[in-house]
Amino acid sequence: MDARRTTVRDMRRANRSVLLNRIWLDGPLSRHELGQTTALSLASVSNLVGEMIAEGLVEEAGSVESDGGRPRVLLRVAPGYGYLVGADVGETRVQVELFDLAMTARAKAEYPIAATGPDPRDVATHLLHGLDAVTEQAGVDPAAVLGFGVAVSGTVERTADAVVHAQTLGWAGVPLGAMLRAGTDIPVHIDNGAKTLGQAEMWFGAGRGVRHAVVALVGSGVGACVVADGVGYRGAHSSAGEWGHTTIVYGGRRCRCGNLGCLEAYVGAEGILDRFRQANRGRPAAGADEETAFGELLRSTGRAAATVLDDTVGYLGAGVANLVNLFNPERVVLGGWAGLALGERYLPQIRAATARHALRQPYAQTSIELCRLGPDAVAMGAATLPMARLLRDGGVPREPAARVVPASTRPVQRARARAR
Amino acid sequence: MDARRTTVRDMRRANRSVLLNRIWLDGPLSRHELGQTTALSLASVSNLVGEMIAEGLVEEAGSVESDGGRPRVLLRVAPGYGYLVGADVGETRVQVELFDLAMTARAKAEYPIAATGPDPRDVATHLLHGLDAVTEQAGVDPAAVLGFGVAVSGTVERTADAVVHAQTLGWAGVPLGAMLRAGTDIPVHIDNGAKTLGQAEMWFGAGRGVRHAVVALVGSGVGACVVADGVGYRGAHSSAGEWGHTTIVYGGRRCRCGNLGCLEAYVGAEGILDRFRQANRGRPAAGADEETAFGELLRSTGRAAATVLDDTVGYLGAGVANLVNLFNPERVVLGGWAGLALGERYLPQIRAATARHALRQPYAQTSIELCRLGPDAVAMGAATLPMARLLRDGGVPREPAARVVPASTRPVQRARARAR
DNA sequence: CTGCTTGTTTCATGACCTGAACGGACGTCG
DNA sequence: CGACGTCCGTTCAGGTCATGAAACAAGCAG
Repeated sequence: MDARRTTVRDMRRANRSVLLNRIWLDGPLSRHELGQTTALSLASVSNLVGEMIAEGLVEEAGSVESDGGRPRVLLRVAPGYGYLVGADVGETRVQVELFDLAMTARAKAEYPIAATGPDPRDVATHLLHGLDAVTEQAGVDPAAVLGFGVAVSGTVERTADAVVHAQTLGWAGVPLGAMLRAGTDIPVHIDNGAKTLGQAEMWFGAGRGVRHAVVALVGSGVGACVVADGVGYRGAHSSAGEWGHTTIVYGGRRCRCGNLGCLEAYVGAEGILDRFRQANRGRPAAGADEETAFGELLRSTGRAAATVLDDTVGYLGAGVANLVNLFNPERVVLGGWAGLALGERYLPQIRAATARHALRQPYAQTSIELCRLGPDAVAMGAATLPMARLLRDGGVPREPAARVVPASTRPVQRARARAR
Repeated sequence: MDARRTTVRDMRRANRSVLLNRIWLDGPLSRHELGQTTALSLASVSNLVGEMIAEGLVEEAGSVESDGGRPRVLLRVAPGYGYLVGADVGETRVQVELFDLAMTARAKAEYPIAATGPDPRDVATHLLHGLDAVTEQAGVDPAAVLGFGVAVSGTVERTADAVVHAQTLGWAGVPLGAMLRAGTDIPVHIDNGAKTLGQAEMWFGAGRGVRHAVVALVGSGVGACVVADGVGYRGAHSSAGEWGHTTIVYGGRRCRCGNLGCLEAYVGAEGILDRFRQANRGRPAAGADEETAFGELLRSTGRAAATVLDDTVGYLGAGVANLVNLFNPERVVLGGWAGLALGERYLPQIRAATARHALRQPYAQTSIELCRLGPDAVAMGAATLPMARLLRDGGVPREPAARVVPASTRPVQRARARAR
């Protein structure tokens, strides 16, 4: 229970949020429809929408004729009201991307980083530089950037400093949030890359319209992003969803985390290739590019390859079934480069393997799909972080100093919008 | 995003809820303290508390002298304002219990039921009869019973009919909610027994003060109750937490659910005894009372028993580790009759086994404890269901009708959009 | 131009929280 | 023993907000 009072201002914020959400999600809508679907009175809709139009957050977008009456005016979120920047700190590069409020990409920048243990300060510099670069490239006023979302492949503490622990980057306790905030006034949001990719799939990809889902990511590593009732499940310290290191073969193969029988040791790309090498007289030799070797395995027609892939599908099905049993999602979205490659060829078999291992009822209530967005969606997912905040707060005016709108400017603005 | 408006009434309800929660959870408090911890103005505290006192929901409970000033009057929830009835539909009996608002048990009733596939109508009759019986036994006006919480060992759909699927009872699609509501006007709440027991542990047992926890229950069956941010995690169709049938030994022992390698086949009481029989030349013979046989195993000094128990601790640790990795809880509470029996003797070993299988970071952020309430707490947990509703609504009846038009049923736009 | 239908805005009203002033209870000190 | 200070609780004027009803606006058909 949130032991927090509610004031009359919270009420207004909440109602603005409800309206803004509907307008943003369900495309252009008239005030009438807004009133019906939110149960707000038309008077309030008009009042709140008028305020948001005056602020430039919402705009009128043409009109639709109704049966003989006054045409309804459609409303949409003004794409140019503000901009969102998302960044993906990957293992080999930092990618920064700028979006408008319609989530259209407007500028992009990329910086290579050291493959092993990049210095956090260098990464922060790249991120801040990228933020400036995309802003300039898109010709956007930096003051119009509503937020900067950053995705990293590790766990992120939900504290003010946003301390990052990332094994793959060799980071332990890097206060990335504090470092970035020292270099920009734009609000910074940091989260795990799997979670932002999952969020992107939920909003724009295979998870659209679903409230409970698990996005299962299989690449070199194996992870999951759990979405419960529309919001990412984090757990006590934001490290929930460590699917890859759940035990699936008690006492089985050794995983790179040191334990025995982790799922990742069986369905992670490295684990699959290892098993293939064992069954295929050591070929392909270790050390080659993992994605190339994995493609080779998929194209291979040998018996060893078939066996390894069959086994993989079985293990993966059991792993997905564990997610289905524990989380009871409406949908499982399979992604990650290896997961997609497997899924494109073996999705029916993966479904069947899941059905074998899951309880009937939860399995019947779920559907298993493939990710629809590419791996670049990590940055877009990061950009959804400030967007989510905007929607949650109902787009509260950026300057807390009350900027009074003269009553005379409102009708003028409306008239201009219509004249377009 | 809850696409729901907020009205002035919601605000008042929310503020009453905040106050009521604090008064109920943190014992007697003065108005002053309430104002400070909730950030509500003293004026509002006074106003809202006055209303609740007038309704009889809150009462003054003595006073405490302050340093030379007017003594502060303490407030508490009036225990006799209303009563809560909780019921547990077990495999052999229906137990019904009545509590006052201080959660003191005031009356109890129990009815044996058929061990195999009891008729739902009989169970409903017992439940309704028990409701009357405890009400009369405690000398309570039936109108003062705020709600009737019922726990069943199966999944419960969150619909108006509260359809129950319970394999152990042989129930498939029993609309228990509708059946009970036909026999009483008291608001009925139905939920899974593991979840109500977990809720009881969270409020009054080993989970006090924790917001993220997993209550792991090991008996004949194996299940878990996940609590995320203070509320039970349900998933899309309320069957989340099916921990017992997650695969932990791929291709391992056959489980009674039909799959291979489920956790329940290794750490459920039946699975443990089966493994013991295999290692101990068939003794104790199958068919005896499970709890007796299990106690025998625990007391046994033979080598076979030691091995089986050692193995069990390992499997259990791996299973708990999976929960820790996936849910990242602050605490894992181990319960169930077999889980408690194991835990009382092997808790350090179980902790060690969990540490071996879990990732370091999530493991370091969690603590593993034993349940502190007996198995009878299932009924008490069921009684927390109406209590939770009372606290959430601040003791105000919910607004009845919502004139919301679901987006899907909206009339199709006949008019064409006109470019302007 | 007049009626008709439909969409949007205005207005008076009532519910609510808040800060500030007011009143009440208790101990202490002259 | 009474005045005073301190701390607690209540009352009141003021401001914010959503709402239903009524008014206003914009198109169409006679």
